[in-house]
Amino acid sequence: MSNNALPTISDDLFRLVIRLNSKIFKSQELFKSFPLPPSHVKVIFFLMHHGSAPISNIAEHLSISKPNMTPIIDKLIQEDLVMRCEDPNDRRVILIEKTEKAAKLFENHKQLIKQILAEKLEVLSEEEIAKLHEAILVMMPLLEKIQ
Amino acid sequence: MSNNALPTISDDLFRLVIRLNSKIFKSQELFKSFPLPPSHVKVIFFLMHHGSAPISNIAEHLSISKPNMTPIIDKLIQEDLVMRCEDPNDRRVILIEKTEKAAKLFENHKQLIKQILAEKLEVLSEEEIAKLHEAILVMMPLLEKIQ
DNA sequence: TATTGTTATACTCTATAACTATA
DNA sequence: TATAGTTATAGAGTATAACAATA
Repeated sequence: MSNNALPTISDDLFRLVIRLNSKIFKSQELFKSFPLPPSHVKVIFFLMHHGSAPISNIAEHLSISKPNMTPIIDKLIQEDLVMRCEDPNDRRVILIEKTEKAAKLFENHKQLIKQILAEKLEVLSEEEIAKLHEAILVMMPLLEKIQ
Repeated sequence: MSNNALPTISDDLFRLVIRLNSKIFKSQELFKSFPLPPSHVKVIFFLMHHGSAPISNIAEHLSISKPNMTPIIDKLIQEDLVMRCEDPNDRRVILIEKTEKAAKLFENHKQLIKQILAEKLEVLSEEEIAKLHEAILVMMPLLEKIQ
């Protein structure tokens, strides 16, 4: 499609993301509140959304080089957050699976983040909250269509 | 204020940010398209929004330890992206100032990001684009009030 | 005495190439 | 031969403590 409003909206979307990231959701802080380095958090996050997966698969999706997956997985196993499982269909493959401990850690962390968000939103009036919520609900399905 | 919709909206806001970051704005990709390591990009980004600033100030805002600022600034000077200036009021302080080259690099990169965003948005219909834009414009001033 | 920026150093995270075992 | 995962290793990024100069 051709839409002459595209430059304007992409500009506003850019500013929105910048603002969300700097004001609401400093990814630095989120990673630091986790007791694990970023790459390890990413792996758990990936497993949370994709279930068990081969190491190569995880590495590719997260842009982590394959050799670095070995020490990452080793450490996650040491922390009892992940398990190595054999793939019955291909004996070369090692499937990585999250433990219950990882699921709980992830869930706790999500709750903590949401609580922080809720606290930040408290400066808004009830009417403003309602407007914000409506805008979010409008955006969600539209973003779903992208990419 | 007390609002019983807060848990719901913080949940939706959380999901929105996750979606924006994974679908629209993979920060990994953005940093990688820059020919500099993340911490260096952050410093330039900071200077873009704050003008010149003392090293300690930059370090504190970006959660970079002070000793690491020295090699980062050294490298940025080497790339002609930044300058060390004396502070006439306090001879202990070294003010870091961006060069024109940094400003141009930053501006070019911003344009590139916006172009990528515009391309992603092309899958939406004109009506959807308008709805998305309106939602963004509603959110912006509300987010401005937060924190 | 407190603060700014630096040096020294060790630790973690990462990337590349070469290896093994399976397919 | 191609692929999955590993080992070895060098490099980049980071954090901590101790230091010199200035306030």
